[in-house]
Amino acid sequence: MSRGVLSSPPVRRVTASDVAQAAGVSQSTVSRSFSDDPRISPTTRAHVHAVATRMGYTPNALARSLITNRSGMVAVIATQQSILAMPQMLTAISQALGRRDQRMLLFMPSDESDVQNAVNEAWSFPLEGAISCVTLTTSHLDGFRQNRIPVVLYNRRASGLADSACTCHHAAAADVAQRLWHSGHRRFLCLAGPEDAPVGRERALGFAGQVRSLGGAAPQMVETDFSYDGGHRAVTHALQSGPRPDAVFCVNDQLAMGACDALRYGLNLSVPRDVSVVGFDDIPEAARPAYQLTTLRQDLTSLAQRATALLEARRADPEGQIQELDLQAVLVQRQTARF
Amino acid sequence: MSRGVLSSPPVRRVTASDVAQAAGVSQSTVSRSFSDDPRISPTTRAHVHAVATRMGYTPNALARSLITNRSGMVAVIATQQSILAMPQMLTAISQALGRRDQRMLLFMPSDESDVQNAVNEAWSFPLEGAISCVTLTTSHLDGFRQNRIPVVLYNRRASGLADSACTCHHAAAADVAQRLWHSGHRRFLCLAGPEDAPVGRERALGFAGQVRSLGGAAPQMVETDFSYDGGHRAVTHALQSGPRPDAVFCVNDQLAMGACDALRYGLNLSVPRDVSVVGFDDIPEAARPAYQLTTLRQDLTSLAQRATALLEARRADPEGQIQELDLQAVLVQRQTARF
DNA sequence: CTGAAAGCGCTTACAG
DNA sequence: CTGAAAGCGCTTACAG
Repeated sequence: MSRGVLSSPPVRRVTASDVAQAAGVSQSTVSRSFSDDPRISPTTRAHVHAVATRMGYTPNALARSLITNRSGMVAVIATQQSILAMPQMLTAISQALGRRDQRMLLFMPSDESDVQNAVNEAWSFPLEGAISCVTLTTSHLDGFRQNRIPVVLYNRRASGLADSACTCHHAAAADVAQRLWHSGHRRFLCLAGPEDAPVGRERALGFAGQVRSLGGAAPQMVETDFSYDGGHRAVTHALQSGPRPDAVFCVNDQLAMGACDALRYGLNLSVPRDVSVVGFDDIPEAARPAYQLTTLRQDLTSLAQRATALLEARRADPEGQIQELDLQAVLVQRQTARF
Repeated sequence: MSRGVLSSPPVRRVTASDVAQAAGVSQSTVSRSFSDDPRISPTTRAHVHAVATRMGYTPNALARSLITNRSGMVAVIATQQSILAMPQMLTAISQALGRRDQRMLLFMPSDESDVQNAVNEAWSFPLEGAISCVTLTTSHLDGFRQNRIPVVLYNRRASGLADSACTCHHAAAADVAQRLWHSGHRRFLCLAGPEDAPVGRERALGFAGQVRSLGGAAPQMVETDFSYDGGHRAVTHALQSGPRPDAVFCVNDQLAMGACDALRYGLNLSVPRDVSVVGFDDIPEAARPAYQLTTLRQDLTSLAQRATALLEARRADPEGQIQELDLQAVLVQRQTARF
């Protein structure tokens, strides 16, 4: 805490030139002292650092980036909804970026239709890359390419048009369908999420496809949102107006928890004796004693590490082959499904 | 989508000079066309924009910021834990920033002890401000001041050393204590959160202080984490090893939900007949049918709007009086407390 | 209405 | 080992 600075505050930030003048060296020397250039003598470096500390100087990372072309910033694009539903996504990405000394510039479109504004704004920053947790159109991807910003999709696909790291939603859901089938379930209800949500759709289609290919009757598909309440409502309505299913597959855990509560407390059924319920994601709440949800776990941390690695690789080789990484989801067997 | 650009990609980003050359105008004219300078003729502007679009040019916001001193970036500092517990905080801040055309650069220290690294990194960016959701020490605040970065604390106080927008944790908790007292509760258990978490502490102290000032026996204070499981464990242990309280005050809703489940399903007690439970925050889950939690709602959206407004005010008047804004929490009466 | 030039805060050849 | 100078991609007086 330097009284001097506090009592007579300069109007602008302290710059390398200010430090140079105060230290009696050139601005180049100040710069080199801070980039740990080995040619600067230890004495000079120490002196410069001492003066800099006294003056409260920190190099401006973005003035630096003009020349080095490394800003240390990566855009992350995720809808508000998805962040509220799965904040683990953000913490995982932040940690993965941190290991590479990168920082997250967060763009939060209100929904998938608001993505255009977000990407337009993102393009104006000198980014080292962008991680998109929302689906991008060809024109979005093209804009990133024109602006020389590598993009990787997080838990989405772009059909060969961009790098991506993605859980095998389709395969995992199909696997669950198969297991349920083999343990005797025949009447399936699927809470499919919103129609325009690609991840939920993948999961629902993987499930339904497998059931049909096993010769079963097509599952009853119900469009929902992604919330606990949505799951509660959908199950309540479906069972009041139709035959009782013996298994409910939910494209996420919130829906599944709502489904369990509706079945147990609303409809007085036993889970899993009367009805099996399976979720997707394995959010922390799924493990609570009150639910003990059987669900598919996706590894958000690995996904994040892969995504940042893909960004790095793309920077190194802008013209290289596009990579689409698959991560398997693993079935976490708890108490809500008879297998 | 321009085939030309796609097939022969330039190595670097397109710059204003590139566009100027292609459009046959000066670089100043390109710059002026993009800053909507009224002196540029509509014809020229249109031509420049057309060429720019064809080339995929977007002005570099941070090169611009070197001169304008407005980067459009605000640092947000929040621990991983707090984001997982309350992602609404982030979405609220992001929206408030968006209205002011500002973007969030997110710093996520793993815990409150890792804050120093986060602030060091933050200082190197040309920020328009910083919103801290973690407690900052005098030396952190001093660093921000030296780097000319306005800081505002979000839901924290800095005892007159920095601007802040904060829920009246102490007063709200005291108010609940008083209401519980007046409706006949006398034996209080308080789940207080971790010792080093200032917000939880404020709430716990507000509660306990009021009980004592009403002449009651000091509440039993139990240190916990902030999780559902923590609440479950703490209540189970407290009631197995001591007298039964008639009211449990929890410094957040996760704890309160854990407490409810422990009381109801673990200890076979009725909430609120045998024991009243009150939480804090009013997270979305608190309203679920399974809980119907009585709790104190803090308005994270207003808090965020106040915080960004304070930042703006501080930019306008760096030497002005420090402002500490209070936001009241309101009691949401649901089904877990007898009042 | 437009251009040439200075300058924002840095890095980095180029000289010495 | 250090400095003077050019340049990163912009904005903005200053001229015309």
